[in-house]
Amino acid sequence: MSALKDKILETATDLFHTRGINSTGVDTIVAVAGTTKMTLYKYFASKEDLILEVLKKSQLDFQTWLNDKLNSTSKKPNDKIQQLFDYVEEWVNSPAFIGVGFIKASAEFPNEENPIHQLSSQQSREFRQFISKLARDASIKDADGLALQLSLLFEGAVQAEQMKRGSGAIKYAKKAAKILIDGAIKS
Amino acid sequence: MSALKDKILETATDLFHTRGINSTGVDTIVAVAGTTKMTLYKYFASKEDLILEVLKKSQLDFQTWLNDKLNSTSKKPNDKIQQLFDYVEEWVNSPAFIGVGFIKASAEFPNEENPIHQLSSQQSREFRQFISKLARDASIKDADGLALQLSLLFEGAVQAEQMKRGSGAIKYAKKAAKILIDGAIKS
DNA sequence: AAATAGGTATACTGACCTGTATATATCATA
DNA sequence: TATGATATATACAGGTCAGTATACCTATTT
Repeated sequence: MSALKDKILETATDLFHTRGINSTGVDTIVAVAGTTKMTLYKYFASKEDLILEVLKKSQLDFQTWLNDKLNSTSKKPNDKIQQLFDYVEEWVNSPAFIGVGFIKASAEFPNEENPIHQLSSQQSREFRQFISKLARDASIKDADGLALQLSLLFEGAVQAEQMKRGSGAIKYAKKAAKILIDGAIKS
Repeated sequence: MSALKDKILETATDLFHTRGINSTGVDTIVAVAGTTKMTLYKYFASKEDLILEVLKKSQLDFQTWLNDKLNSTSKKPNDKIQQLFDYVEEWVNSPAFIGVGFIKASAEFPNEENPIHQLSSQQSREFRQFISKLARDASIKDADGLALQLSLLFEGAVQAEQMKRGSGAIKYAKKAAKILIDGAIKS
C-alpha cells in the first residue's frame, strides 16, 4: 500500500472522530494529510468509499490488537473472558483512543439501506460474535445472551467516554461485566 | 405555543432521527412540515437553535412519561428501581420510538465546545442522576456506581436497537439490570 | 535523452446549504 | 371596512460540498 494512501486513511480516521464524518470535507482531509484531491481520488473512488475503508481498517486494527493481548497472557478460556474488559479499559484509556467507528457511523448514517450503516451494523454484530465465542469457549451456557450484555456495556461505556473524556465509565462497566460473567458461569 | 412551531419541532425531531441531523436541511424540514423557511426562522433563531429545542423537548417528553409511569404503579422505592427497565422496554418497543436525541447528537457534534454537544452531555448526566436518585431512595449504597452501570446498559441497548430494530437488546439489558440491582441491594 | 509514472497545483462545475429580502395573501378584531 | 398580525411565495446572496479537467512537475528507468 502506498504511503500516501495510508496517510490519507489515518488523517481521515482522526478527523472523522474529532469533527464528525459528515462535517469533514475531503478538502480538509487532503489539506491536513498534506496532499491533494487528485491523489485522494486516485486511491478512493468516492468519499463513501473512503469512509468504508476507514471503518474497515479501524475495526481490523482494534480486533487484531485485542486478540493479540488476549493470547499473550493466558490460553485458558475462563481467563480470557475475564480479562476482556481489562484490555478494553487499557485501550479506552490509552491516549490514542478516539472512539469506535461503527458506533459513530451508524449514528450519522441511520438509514438501514445505506452501505455505511450496513457495514457498521455488521461490525457491531461481528464484535458481539467474537465475545460470544469467548463465552462459549469458557463453557458458558447462554453465551449469546452474555455476549449481548457485555457488548451493551462496551458500547455504552465507549459512548459515555466519548461524551466526556475521563468519565470513569469503563471502570464501572468492568465491574458490571465481572458480575454478569460470574453469574453466567455459575448458572 | 403556536401550532406551527409545534409542527416544525415534531417534524424536525422525526427527520433528525431517520436521516441524521447534519443530513437534514431546513428546506426539507419546512417542506415536510408544510410551511416555509420564513415561518421557521420566525420561531427559531437558527438551525442550531432548532436542534437545541428539539433535544430539550425530546428529553422532557421522555422524562415526564417515565416519571408518570414510575409513580402510577407503586410508591415503594425498591419497586421503582426494579421497574425502571420494564418501562424503558415498553418505551423502546413502542412504535413511536425513534431513538434518544442526546446519544445521536453527541455523535454528530463531537466537539466538546459545541453547544449541541454540551446540551447532550448535560442531558446524559441528568438522566444518570435521575437513576441515581432512584437508587438512593432504595437505600442502595453505591447509588452513583449502580446508576452509571444502568445508564451504560440503557445507552448501549438504545444504540443496539437503533442499529437494528427488533434486536432484542433491551430484553437482555433488562436481565442484566436486574442482576446488577439485586447485587447492589444485598451488598 | 526520452518516455513513463506518481504526485502537484489550480480552477471549475453543479449541487446543496443556511439565512435573508421583498412582496403578497389571509384572517381576526376593532 | 380598516388595521395589524401571521403566514406564504419566491427569489437571492454567499458559502461549502463532492468530484473532475487540465496542465505541470519530478524522478526513475530504459
